[in-house]
Amino acid sequence: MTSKSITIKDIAKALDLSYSTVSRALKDSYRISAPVKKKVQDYAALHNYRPNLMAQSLRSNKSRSIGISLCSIPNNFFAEVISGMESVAYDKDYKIFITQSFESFEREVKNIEHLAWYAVDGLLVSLSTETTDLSHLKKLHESGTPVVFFDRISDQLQTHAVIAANKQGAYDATMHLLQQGFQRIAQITSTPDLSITKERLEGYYEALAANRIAVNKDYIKYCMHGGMIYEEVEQAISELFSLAEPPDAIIAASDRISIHSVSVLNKKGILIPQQVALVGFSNFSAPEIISTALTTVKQPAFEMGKKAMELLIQLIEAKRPVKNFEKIILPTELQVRASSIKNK
Amino acid sequence: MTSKSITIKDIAKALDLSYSTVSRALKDSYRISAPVKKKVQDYAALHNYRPNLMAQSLRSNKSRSIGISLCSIPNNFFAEVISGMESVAYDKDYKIFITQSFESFEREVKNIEHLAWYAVDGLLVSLSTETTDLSHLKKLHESGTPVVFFDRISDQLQTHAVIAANKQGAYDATMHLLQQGFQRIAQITSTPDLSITKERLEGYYEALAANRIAVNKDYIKYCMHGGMIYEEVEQAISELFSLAEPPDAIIAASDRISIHSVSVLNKKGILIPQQVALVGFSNFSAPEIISTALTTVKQPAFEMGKKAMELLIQLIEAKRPVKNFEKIILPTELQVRASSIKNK
DNA sequence: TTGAAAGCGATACCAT
DNA sequence: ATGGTATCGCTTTCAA
Repeated sequence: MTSKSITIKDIAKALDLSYSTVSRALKDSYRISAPVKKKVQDYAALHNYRPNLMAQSLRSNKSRSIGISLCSIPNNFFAEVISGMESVAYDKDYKIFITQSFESFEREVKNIEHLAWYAVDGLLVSLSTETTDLSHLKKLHESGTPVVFFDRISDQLQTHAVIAANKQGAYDATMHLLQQGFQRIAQITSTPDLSITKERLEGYYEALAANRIAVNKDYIKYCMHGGMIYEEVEQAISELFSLAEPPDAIIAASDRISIHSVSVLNKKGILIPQQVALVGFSNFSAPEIISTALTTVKQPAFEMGKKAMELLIQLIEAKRPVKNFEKIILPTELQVRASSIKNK
Repeated sequence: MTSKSITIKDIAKALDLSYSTVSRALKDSYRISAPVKKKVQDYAALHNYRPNLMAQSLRSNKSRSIGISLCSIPNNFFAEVISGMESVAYDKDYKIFITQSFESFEREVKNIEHLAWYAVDGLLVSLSTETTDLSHLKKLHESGTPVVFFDRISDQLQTHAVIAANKQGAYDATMHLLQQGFQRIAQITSTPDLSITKERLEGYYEALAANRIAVNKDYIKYCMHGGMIYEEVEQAISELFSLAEPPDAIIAASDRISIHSVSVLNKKGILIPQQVALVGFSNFSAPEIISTALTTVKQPAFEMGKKAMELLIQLIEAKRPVKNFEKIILPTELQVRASSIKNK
């Protein structure tokens, strides 16, 4: 309680000015004389004046804060995304609120309601695996809160979206495996309705088609919790290997699925890449130190966070309603390591 | 703009009551008759009334928000800590603001100033490697903002602290290596002044002493950026292996140092554990899938976040000033894997 | 048990 | 160029 900060009133009293004059002087209004301005600004600086953000927000109905909804913070990919978002927010003087859905639709809805209640100026959203109904977001969006999607997006809402080149990444991964001589390529992925799932399957289909290889539906395994749970990946792999003709390569369509796949294969004693090659979409901090160094489709996570935040702030600060929305696709990078190299 | 939420005034007008009555009815005040209370609460529920948090904060000078200062979000350990904090905050209806110092003292000071400006009700702090001067925190603390330290703590501030059993963890790791028959145990750690560094060295010293082994100063390597940078770990390991008698085991005192150590050793072609055993303090999500499965001292990161948040909220909501502060020490777990098993 | 009114801090409109 | 004042939404003291 000792160093409570001073207010406009304090300054006004000290300098024998009115509140309005002080307020204007602090905002550098052209209607205030230079000497008064200087006097006020000097006094404010000297006494370390900081405008009360709550009061400003109450007045302006803006909070200079941004809500983030994603599935899980300790997921490598999302942690990096958040870091990118934080860095932009810091520079532009916005605060961020991070919420986790844990892949639960119900929790996502609650989180977004909370964020709305906090009067965030905008939302950055990556949908949960369970989400198909977007009415919780639509309501907010229609009432004027800008939303930008990242990673897991939806076209049910007309707005900006930032994603990795998922289709291209999957295409590259599949092509690479084919070129290495692998023939029976499986994909273990997340829930079917998720945008990233579709995109990553599309690239895979295209690469197969380009090589005139028919799609084998048995080789596509969905994980209903996005690979969050070890057991779902274990089951997927078990099923793959009880097929009459098991795959000779696997594409793991997310970070968690990649990690769990390596664990499961190790546990089952299935050798990588001798018995099955593996390529993972992953932002694992050190894929090269995995038992068999993991070939990855690296996503520009930090960049994605930055870009999404920049677009959102642009929307928030736009003078006139934005009508043309962009879908930014950031390039992925195929990093080839031992896990996908065919042994002679 | 369509669905702007209703205010107390709206309710008052609709029900022909005064603002104060509505306010009290909503707070379930005992001074309001049951029928009026019910009428107000029903109306509020029906129209989805949410108190304006900005107005409440302005009035009460409380924001129901908590500031977090730590070095880096995409660090496995801290990401898990944050997740634990978020889960408690969610349950208790607090918001969290996360800031990253990137191990820079200057940035930490700025972040904490920002958080103060946001009028957070309390702070959760893990110090940067560069921080030795705590006046930025002291000022806030003395002016009444509760602070709880986690992981990287300081006794320059009288308050709660939550840490892992770093000393015990290091002791266990060292003992384990000695029992395996390793004799020349090195430790690669963070900056010397950091609490975790001291604690992790202490346990190491004690285990050596218990086995009547003299400390070899050449075996202790400090990383001035906390192991954040690959090159500093590379240099530490290079120096260790240019000694006349290089170590036969290494304890890596943090997540980043562990990961980078494996990378460096792999790159140099030094076999784990044949040429050097390795134990890492790590919350790496899957230590078992590392090239040589990594023996780790696992820290209860999520628990740490939960506990720190609980203590902080307790301080914030305490009716009377708290005088007795706790230092909570959460047990670590030594998970033995191949990287520290002596080959015959 | 209920109501009137002041005030939290900043700002913008209306005066002068 | 500067001042007075109402207002944002809520809480709380004081009256009735």
